[in-house]
Amino acid sequence: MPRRIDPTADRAVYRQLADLIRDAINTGQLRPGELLPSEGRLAQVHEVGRDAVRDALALLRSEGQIVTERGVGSRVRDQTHTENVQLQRGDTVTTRMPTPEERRQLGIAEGVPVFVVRRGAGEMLHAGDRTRLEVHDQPADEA
Amino acid sequence: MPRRIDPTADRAVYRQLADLIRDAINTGQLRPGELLPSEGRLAQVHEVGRDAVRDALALLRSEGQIVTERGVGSRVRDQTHTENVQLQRGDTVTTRMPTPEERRQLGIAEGVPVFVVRRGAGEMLHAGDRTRLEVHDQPADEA
DNA sequence: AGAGATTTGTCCGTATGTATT
DNA sequence: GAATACATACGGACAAATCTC
Repeated sequence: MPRRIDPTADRAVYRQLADLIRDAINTGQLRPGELLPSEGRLAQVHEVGRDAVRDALALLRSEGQIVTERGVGSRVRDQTHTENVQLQRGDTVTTRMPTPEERRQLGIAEGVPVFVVRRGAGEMLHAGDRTRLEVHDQPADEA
Repeated sequence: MPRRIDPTADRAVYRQLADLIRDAINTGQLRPGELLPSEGRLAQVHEVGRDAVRDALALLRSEGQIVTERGVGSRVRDQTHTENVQLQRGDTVTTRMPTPEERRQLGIAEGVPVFVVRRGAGEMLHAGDRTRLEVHDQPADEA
């Protein structure tokens, strides 16, 4: 129902649409796992072309907000961190987008970055959507 | 001349094309800073449609592999980390894709994840493409 | 299993705008 | 200004994957 897209605005239509959907996700109107309206439906409802819809969904996918399956549709991605990894002194950490191969191995969706933790000569990869890194706390101090 | 794209394959054409280009980047056939062939050229060479090319480039962009400039073309992105950030005991770190707003504030390209470093009640955002987190090596010393 | 509906993937044509060369 | 190249946006058509009955 939200008729808030302005084709004459500076901001691209597909970005406006992505904003709408992103907001709907962040405000809980769209819940994790929930199926979005189909591309055709979104185009109708918002009165935009299918290109704009597809570009908007691609953007949200790249942000890790949704996952898309052919023949099915796009779902809101569940972003809950479950795994804690302890960092040690001397560890260095970088982050980047994984290769498709790494995505497959880690079992993560598109739009999800990875942690690269280097410890000595070794290197460990962690899925960014379910990992929280923690710097080891001293035995006696605040939690 | 790489005629390796199979329209009848399970894998989507634009993903196959993205694979080809990604491999070319990773094997050094395409070097950082180097300009890719134009979209039209890629479509001709690989005998695929405009949509497939644009979708492939969008995917690579979302992976941080390339950057695209309007009126110019797409270049292989140089991924060198320049800034070091020291982590302290008790810090927790997550990573995710930034919102468009955060991207703007940090001045980073699409396809670049961010670090979220939580220290106490505060929260700091760091651009993932130029930041390396380090766990301080000193036994007893902090700010 | 088989048919049909739904949804995304891909092709194409066309058009306008913006930025670079 | 002209040529080139990407960005955005509309439209139609069919293929391929999935789901439902």
